[in-house]
Formats: sequence, structure tokens, C-alpha cells
Amino acid sequence: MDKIAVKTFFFAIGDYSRFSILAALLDKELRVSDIVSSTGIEQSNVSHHMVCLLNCGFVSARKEGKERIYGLNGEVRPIIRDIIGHIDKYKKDIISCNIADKDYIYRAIE
Amino acid sequence: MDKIAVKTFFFAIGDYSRFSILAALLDKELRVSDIVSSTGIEQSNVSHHMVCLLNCGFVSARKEGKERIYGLNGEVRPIIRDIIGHIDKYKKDIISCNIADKDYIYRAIE
DNA sequence: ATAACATATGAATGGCCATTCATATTTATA
DNA sequence: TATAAATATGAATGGCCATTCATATGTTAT
Repeated sequence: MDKIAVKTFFFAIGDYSRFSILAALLDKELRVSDIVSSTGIEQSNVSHHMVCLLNCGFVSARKEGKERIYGLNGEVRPIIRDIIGHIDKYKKDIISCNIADKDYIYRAIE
Repeated sequence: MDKIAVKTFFFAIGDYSRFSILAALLDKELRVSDIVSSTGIEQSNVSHHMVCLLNCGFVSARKEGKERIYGLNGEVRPIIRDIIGHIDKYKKDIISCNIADKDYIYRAIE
């Protein structure tokens, strides 16, 4: 297991905003403004995330007039689908831990 | 896409230490001391991570004497294998972005 | 009962980074 | 050329949480 690769992979994909963006790009290419409207993330924030996703090789971009169109790179499509599928299938169990409610994570839940 | 589920999933799996632990548990159950020696993570830190992984339903535990033995829960095995496979297959590309070297992530790489 | 071993718990903190706000750049149109 | 639209960039910051250290708990053996 390559540590840098693992860290980079999860850095790119493990943030909820970036994962939402990747999920939105699964089926079709999107302009920045499309990503903004479909994810609800503010424009400059989206742009920041796109830089990150570009750097990590998850997406590619091309220009069309004043718009920039982003598309998911092919190799990542299956793993993103798999992860979405897994989370969806087991969401009941995953949610049951209610981490969001905890004030501190590293604590036994009674 | 359930936001809480996605966040919880990546919280549990997206940290390098926890992912290493899960990877180490893929093939066999392990005592805490085994996890310590195979991952290099310090003991109390491992215990903290195990609480987290227990809470999120990724592992189960049983006692044997003074030892505690952790095992991966069955449903997560495939997705962890998939992710490891993906990272391994594309590590060259993933590493090429060299995020670790950057002083700031959200910046175009020339 | 005490020592040694295995693991868990608690509190504290320091670094990272997601977000925000302000502004720059690029392109198109009037 | 001036304006507007779309996107990118830069700097700043506040919160989260991984780690560490110290210590507690539990278990076995002597």
C-alpha cells in the first residue's frame, strides 16, 4: 500500500463537497455554474475544488466560450459508482452510528 | 446521496491510519498488539481508532483473555478491496499530482 | 495481593484545510 | 472600449480531529 497514493486518493475523494461534485459528473459533463446549482456549493469554492480534482487527475476540463466544462476521467467512474453503491446499500447501518451527533468521535457509544 | 452517510463513511475510511487498519484486517482477525506492529501506529492511538471503527460498524471485537481481537465486518470487505485495487492500479497517476509537496492544495500546478 | 501485561480512556493541542470574501482574469457582446 | 458574464485566484481564519501523553481498567500469573 503506497501511503502517498492512499492519502492523495482520499484527500481528493473523501471530502463531501468534492465527492458530491464527482457524483454529479458521473453521467454528464458540467459547466461550473451547473455544478454550483446542482450541488449548492458556492462558485469560488467550486473552482477551488476543481483545481484540486484536476491536480489529482480525477477530472479534465475544456473551454467553451467563457464557460469551462468539466468531465470525470474514465478510470475513476467505476470506483465512484462502487462507493456510491456501497454507501447506498448500507446507509442504514452507516448512519446508525450517528457520528454527526457526537461531540467527540473517539469515544465508546453506549 | 445521503449526506450523513457519505460523511460518516469517509470519516471512518478516509483517514490513512484507519484505512491501514482496515486493510490489515482484510485477511485475518488481529489483536491490538498485532495492529500496532503491522501498522506502526502507537497503541493508544490504535485503540482510539478502533472505537471509531466500531462505532461506524466497520469492525467487530471479542475478548480473549487480556487480549481483544478485532475483525472486519463482512459487508465492508468488498469495497475496501475495490478501493485498494483501484489505488494500486492507478497509483502512478494518483501520485503524479504530488499533493504532499504542495504548500497549498487549491492552486493550479504548472 | 502484587506485579506484569494488554488494552482503553481522557484531556490537551497543533496543524491542516474547507470555506468565505474580495478581487483578478478571460471572453463575449453592445 | 466599456460592460457584463463566467470562472479563477489569493489570502485569511476558524473548526475539526489525529495524535500524544498520562493514566485507568481489566486480566493473568506468581
